[in-house]
Amino acid sequence: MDRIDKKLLNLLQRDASRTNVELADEVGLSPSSCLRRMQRLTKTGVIDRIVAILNPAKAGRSIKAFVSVEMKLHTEQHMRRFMDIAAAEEAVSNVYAVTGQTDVVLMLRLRDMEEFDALCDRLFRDHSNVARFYTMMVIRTGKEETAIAV
Amino acid sequence: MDRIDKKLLNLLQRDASRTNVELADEVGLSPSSCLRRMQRLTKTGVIDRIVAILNPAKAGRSIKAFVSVEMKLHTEQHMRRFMDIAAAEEAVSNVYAVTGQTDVVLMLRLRDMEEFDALCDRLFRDHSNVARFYTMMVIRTGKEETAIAV
DNA sequence: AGACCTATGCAATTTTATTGCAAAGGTGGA
DNA sequence: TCCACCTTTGCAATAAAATTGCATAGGTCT
Repeated sequence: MDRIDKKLLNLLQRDASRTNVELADEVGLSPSSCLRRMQRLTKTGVIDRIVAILNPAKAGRSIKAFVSVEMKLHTEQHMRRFMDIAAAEEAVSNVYAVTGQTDVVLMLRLRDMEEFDALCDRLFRDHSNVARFYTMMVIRTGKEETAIAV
Repeated sequence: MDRIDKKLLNLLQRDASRTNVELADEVGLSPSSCLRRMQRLTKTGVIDRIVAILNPAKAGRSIKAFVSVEMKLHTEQHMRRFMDIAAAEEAVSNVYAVTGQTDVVLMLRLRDMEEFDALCDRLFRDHSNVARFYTMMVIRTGKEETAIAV
C-alpha cells in the first residue's frame, strides 16, 4: 500500500466510473500497471465493492433522521432481536449498537413523515423492549462521505 | 421510473461493476436498452455517482463512532462555523445539524483511540462554542447500506 | 384511425479492459 | 559487491465491453 495505491483509492472513492486510462494517467502509471493495482486492491479486499450512489431526493427518500434508542433489556439476545427487526425496515439504512446513554442508533431515510410515524409504531411503540427513543431529524448536512481517508 | 428502472437501480446500488450485458439480462432487456436507461438515470441525476467502497478495516479505519454535540450559541453563523471545522477533519466522515437534545451529530471513522483523543481536543475541548458532547462508540453494526430503497 | 413521441433490439463500430512478454526495479543472502 | 529471486512496469496485441445508427414496436393524445 504505497503512495500510488492511496492516490488510486482516493480517486476511486470519488468516482469509479472513470476509464482506466484516465486513472492511470492521473496516478502516473501505464494503463496495465494501474489496472493490475486495481485488481490487486479488489482481490485483497481493500476495495470492497463498486456501487451506484443515488440522489436521495430524486430517489424519493430525502428526509434523513437518526433515532437513538434506549432498551429495557440489554442481553445479547434482546439486542440482536431488536437490531434485526429494525434492519428489516426499508426506511432503516443503518443500525448500530453503541456505548453511551442509549443502546442502539438507527439511521433513517424517509419518504415522508407518515412513513416515520408508521415506523415508530412498529419499532418503538409496539415493541415492548424499547424503554425510550430520541429522534434527531437532520436539518442540514455539512459533509457526507462514503469515502474513507487513506 | 418504472419497475425496470427500480430493479436496475437496486442492482447498481449493490454492484455497479457488473457488465451491461449481465445487467440487461437480469432486468430482461437488450444491452442497448439497458444502457440507455442507465444513461438516462445518470443524466437526470437519479444516479449521483459511481464509487468504490473500501473495507474500513483493510483501509485502516475500523473504529466507528458517533458524537452528539450540544452548542452554546445556536446562531446560523456559529453552527456553520463549527460544522465546517468538523468537516475539515479526516476522521470525520459525516456532519449533520439535527433537531432534538443536541445540535450536531458527527460520524467518525477512526484509526485508533489516540486519533479520537486528539480530535476531541481540537473539536470539543479547545472549541469554546461546544457546551457538551456525547460519545457513542459503535460496538456492532447490524446493517450498513449505501443503498436507498426505491 | 392517425400523428407523434419514446423505448426497443439488432448489428456495426468504437472504446476500453485485459493479457503475454521482456525489461526494470528492489530485496535478501552469500 | 554481486547474484538469484520476486514483483512491478510498459508496450503492443488481443479480447471484451460499451456505444451508436437505424428501423421497428408500443403508447398516448386528438
